Amino acid sequence: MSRISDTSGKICGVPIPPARAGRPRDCEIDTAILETTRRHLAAHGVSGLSIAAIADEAGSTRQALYRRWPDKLSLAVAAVADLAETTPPVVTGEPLRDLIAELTHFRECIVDASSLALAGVMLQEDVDPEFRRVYRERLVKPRRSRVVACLERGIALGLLPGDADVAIASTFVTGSWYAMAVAGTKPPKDWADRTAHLVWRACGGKG
Amino acid sequence: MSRISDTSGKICGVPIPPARAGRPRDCEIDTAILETTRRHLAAHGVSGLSIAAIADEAGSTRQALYRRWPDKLSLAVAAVADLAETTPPVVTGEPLRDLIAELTHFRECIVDASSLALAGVMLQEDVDPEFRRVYRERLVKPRRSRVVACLERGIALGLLPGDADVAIASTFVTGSWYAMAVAGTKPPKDWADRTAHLVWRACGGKG
DNA sequence: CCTTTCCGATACAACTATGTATTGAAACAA
DNA sequence: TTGTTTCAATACATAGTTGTATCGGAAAGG
Repeated sequence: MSRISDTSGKICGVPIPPARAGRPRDCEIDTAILETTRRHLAAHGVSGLSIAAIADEAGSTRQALYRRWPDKLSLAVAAVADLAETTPPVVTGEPLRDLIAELTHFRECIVDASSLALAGVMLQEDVDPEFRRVYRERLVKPRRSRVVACLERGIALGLLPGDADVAIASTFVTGSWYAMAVAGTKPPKDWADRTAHLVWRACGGKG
Repeated sequence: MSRISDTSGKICGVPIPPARAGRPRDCEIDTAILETTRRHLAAHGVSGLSIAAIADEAGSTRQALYRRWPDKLSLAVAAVADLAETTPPVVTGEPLRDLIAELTHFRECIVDASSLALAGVMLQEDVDPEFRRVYRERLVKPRRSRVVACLERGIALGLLPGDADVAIASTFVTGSWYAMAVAGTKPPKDWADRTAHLVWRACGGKG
């Protein structure tokens, strides 16, 4: 597979603009830089980003990087925006089972994308609002609404009482993982199952 | 009140060593620097700390700072270790009420000490292990064990079933707050009350 | 009075990061 | 072929940070 653009399909996940003259960009450089940027973000946070170190570690040069993003912030935003939302688990119609699937999915995502540390970055007070917004829009909001949907389906099916406190209970799902990470507790293997059942019961269900 | 040591009591919260010759240290400088360091930590994280900026903002100089802490890391550790654990709420013997009090206390602590951002810092992967350890030992562990104690007292009193999943449920307490912070949701005024009741019910109680 | 330590101010060398620029070669369009 | 853009490598000025050092003066103990 060529690392260079072909005339159909996409380059770097983006629709191809009308072909322009000159040597095409190597899209492997894009991905390598964005990946490295995410690693550095997770390790050192925003202020710890070093353009030079990223370009170097990505096997490229600062010039190739500056050609794509004007500054550190744009790079960070791009790195987060590029985080592909992996395909969410399918909805079976059985809310509790879906909830468990959702937590299992969350667990998988959070470990290999190092997005846990990214969440930590977002708690820093000097983080750029636009950066935070992209993160929330791309990564936090979709999952949150799926979790809420599970619980509301439970209500609709009569499995949960109508006055269940979904707004608070839904924060328990990811919150449990954050709390363990902060405390240094290693989540148990059956974390998804136990947490889902607890949340379900918190809402008044008999799981 | 003098900012200089007297011959009894404490300096800067530390027992006085056998009086040594020379001009005594100004302990207001200690507190100003530690306070400023915490603010900077919350804002920029560890890699964003600037000794010069901290000394400056604290109204002192780098020399006064270097005289006290050899490097950036020691300063950060000291700043966290200095975070006074405010007196925890009194135990009434009524577990659910105590749990609510604990959450209310947590809420108060987390807002004015900017310790929420500190939690975010701890999620960074390059954070020094000793730094993380001090944070957990000082701030995370005490609260966590108090929350667990509330729930276990509930079990002992027969208000909660003996097989309640306290280990997971206890992570919901602070986790809920973290999740809201990451999501950008402003916790409601009755957050402590609602969360405590949900956790209680998750454990099988009829709150 | 003498010694010690602290304080504020200033200075300095070493290092790192940033942003821009240039050069020669490579890859492509027209 | 010509023109355009990219790429790797290198260079450079600017700025910020770090750690150490020095200096005069202030505040204490002996």
